Amino acid sequence: MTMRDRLFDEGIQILSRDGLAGVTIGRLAAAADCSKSGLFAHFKSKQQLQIELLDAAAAMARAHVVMPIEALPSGLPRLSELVNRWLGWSRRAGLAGGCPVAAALFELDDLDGPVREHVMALESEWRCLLLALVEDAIAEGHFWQGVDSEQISWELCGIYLAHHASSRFLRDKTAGERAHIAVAALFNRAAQSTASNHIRKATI
Amino acid sequence: MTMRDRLFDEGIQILSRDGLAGVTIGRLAAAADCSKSGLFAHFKSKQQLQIELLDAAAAMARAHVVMPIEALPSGLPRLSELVNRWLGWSRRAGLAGGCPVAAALFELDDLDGPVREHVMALESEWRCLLLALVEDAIAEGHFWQGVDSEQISWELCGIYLAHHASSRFLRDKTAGERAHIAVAALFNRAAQSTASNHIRKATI
DNA sequence: TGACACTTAGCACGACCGTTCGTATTATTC
DNA sequence: GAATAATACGAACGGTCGTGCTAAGTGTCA
Repeated sequence: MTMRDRLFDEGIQILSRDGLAGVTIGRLAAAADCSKSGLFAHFKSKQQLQIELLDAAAAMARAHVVMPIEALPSGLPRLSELVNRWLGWSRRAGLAGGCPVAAALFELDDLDGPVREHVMALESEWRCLLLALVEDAIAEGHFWQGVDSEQISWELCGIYLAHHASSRFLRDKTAGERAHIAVAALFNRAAQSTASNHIRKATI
Repeated sequence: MTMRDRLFDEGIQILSRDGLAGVTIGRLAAAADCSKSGLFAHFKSKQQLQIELLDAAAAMARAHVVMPIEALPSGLPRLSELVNRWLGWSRRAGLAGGCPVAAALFELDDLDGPVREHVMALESEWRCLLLALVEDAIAEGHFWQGVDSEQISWELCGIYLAHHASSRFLRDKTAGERAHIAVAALFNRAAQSTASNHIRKATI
């Protein structure tokens, strides 16, 4: 295993456990057992390092979540399996902590710069994929025609974040079950032509 | 205005904008226009400072979200108004950034210590309040008797997190509308005796 | 064998980190 | 008016931060 591979491996672990702020040059160099300057030869700056690590994490997610579902039948089967693989993917991918992108959303919400823009691109790409799968489910007739696909994918993201907070911070063992119930209820709503799916003004 | 007040004011703003990691002794001292050692006389350690600032933020949330709804009729009216005030409370309370507690959930998920335990206590207290209001709505007959109150409050937290990420990171103007639609759909589901509310095993 | 790229280490830099110390100013109490 | 407590200050500590510069391997090809 080359030095660069070891830097990526250790870097993603630290990123997952301690977030972007935890990935410091000194710590990563010590974890990968090399000097700070040796590390610095690979990544020209700390921002570059952060961006490349986030990309590597996103590639892991793609390999564990997206690639395995591409052969499945379009529509609800594919979407359901994606969500199943999405929830808690980081643990199954061998990461010590949680999803680095989700954590970055809350870490960089008010801190502008190239890293934030990069996370924005990753997150947008993901939400586009989610939206496309929901629209496939509509096209296949698994969801009601008039359903608001952006609303459904938005709420899926909410369930994912609730699962992250519940399982990782609160360390609630029932988080997986709660998330699956919420997803089932959401899909059930999307399959029916209820008023909830196209109201524009909340009635509460 | 006393020095201590200024330290709290500036501290909560930094905490809201840049998270716990952004609240550094030097930065806060500069923002409040005092020396580092002068600041240190008020808070015996950095952890103490972090904990007191989180408490102050929680107190702000209580004043802006919880206190105003206590006089409202029990059940759905009180719960609905609480959720309305909860979503985006930090901006209305005058904070420059987002909800500090929500951000701390993702920042400290794998970092043990007294600060994490304090955030855990604040979050647990909040979820208990949410749960109690949902159960009031059941008792008042606004929600179906057999509804899983913990599931409903869990999903409410998900909508809150989605709203945070959507409005603060993605800076999506429609976040408020999306959240209200999701809440209305959730309350609608809770009001009906559908299967979605008590399935124990997801059907997906 | 020697020249050449590439990788890594060693070292030093200025800046900021949390923290402690001694001290000067100010307010309160006897 | 003197003693005491509270408050804020400047200076300094040992560390770590991100970032450069220089030099020493290391393998490839002529």
